[in-house]
Amino acid sequence: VNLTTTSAPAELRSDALRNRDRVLKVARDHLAAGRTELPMNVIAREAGLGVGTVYRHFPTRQSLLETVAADGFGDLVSLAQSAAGHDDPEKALRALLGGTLRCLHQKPGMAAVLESTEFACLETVQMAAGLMDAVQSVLQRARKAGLVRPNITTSDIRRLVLGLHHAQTLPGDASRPTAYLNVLLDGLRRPG
Amino acid sequence: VNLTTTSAPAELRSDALRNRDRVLKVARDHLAAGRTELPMNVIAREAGLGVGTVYRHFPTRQSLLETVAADGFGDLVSLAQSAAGHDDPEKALRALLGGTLRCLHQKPGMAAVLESTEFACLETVQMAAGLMDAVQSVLQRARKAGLVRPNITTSDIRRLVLGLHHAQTLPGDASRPTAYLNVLLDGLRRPG
DNA sequence: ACCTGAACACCGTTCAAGT
DNA sequence: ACCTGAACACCGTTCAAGT
Repeated sequence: VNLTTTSAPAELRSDALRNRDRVLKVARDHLAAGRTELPMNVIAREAGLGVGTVYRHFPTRQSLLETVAADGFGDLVSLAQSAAGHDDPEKALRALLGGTLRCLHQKPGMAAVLESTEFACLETVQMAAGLMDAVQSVLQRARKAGLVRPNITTSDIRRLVLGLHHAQTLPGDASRPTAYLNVLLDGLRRPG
Repeated sequence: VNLTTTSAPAELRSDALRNRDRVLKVARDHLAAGRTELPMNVIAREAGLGVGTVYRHFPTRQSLLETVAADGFGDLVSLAQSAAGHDDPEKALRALLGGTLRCLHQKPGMAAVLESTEFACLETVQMAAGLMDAVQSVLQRARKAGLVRPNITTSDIRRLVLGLHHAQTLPGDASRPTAYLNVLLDGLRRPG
């Protein structure tokens, strides 16, 4: 597995940098509009570039996605780490899960990154590791405080959060934004 | 909105019926293998037919999907209705949610149908209505029994089940199949 | 070093021509 | 009535030719 970088290489020619930025802007606009497919041909056209240029900067659609999502992903990691710093395990858990759900809701494309089985960029790998560490830390304290049944793993937390985000995303009459968070928090608690 | 039918028209010529069955078999194989895209061209090729033949029988990929899923959807509705017949509201709720999750897990394609905003076939519309009626009935009794917080609607139940199915589908070390069902059941319960 | 865009593969969808 | 497959549009991806 050959990893790319989300930040622009320093030695980039000025025109290359400009083109790279154009691609990123178009891609960001797509995601902001809810179109998460990021079609390389279309993006090239809208950016006024040849397709090859897009592929030169982003060998993979996944690498483009991760690069666009990098900022938001960084925010998410910070959020998780600050949640892990809370004294109260319950506040920590609520901050972590609620913050993550809010973050996924606000930035389309983040969920797609978190659902990936393989990452294209080194920074994404590192951020994912940082995120999982924070989750692990919050989870362990929450378990000891009886806030989470013992059989729930870090991997379960990841899947459950993504699943509930999926649920929130489905069409239907919108309920309060915290409704599903509360379902999750109470559902994780050990029965009895 | 022009609706099709999931069952084969009675006046079908024998060769047409045979072709229709071939298409359905290939499509079923695709779904069973987890490929839910159902590419019309590929299906035609694998069925040994011209593409036009596939389109003649199934004007839309959605109509093909719904036709293939029809049997499983029927089973799901029966399951939901029998759950609605339980005396114990708790058993009813558990049977409904657990059964649905198991059903979605066993038959790939069902989730795609349930997530659709628009249906292509009349039978699907009817079955979806039947399903939602059963859910409504189970939900109302569960609410009265204090098993479900009052602000959770039928539409929420649909989204939550689909969300948890999505969670179960994500890769990762598999936990017990009932783990997420228990999270959901306890999460729905009113706090306190 | 970087950009362009033609080229090829593949899938979606339609429709004129066949039986 | 039904089937076929060529035809066209569109997106993915590569690469020879340019600057």
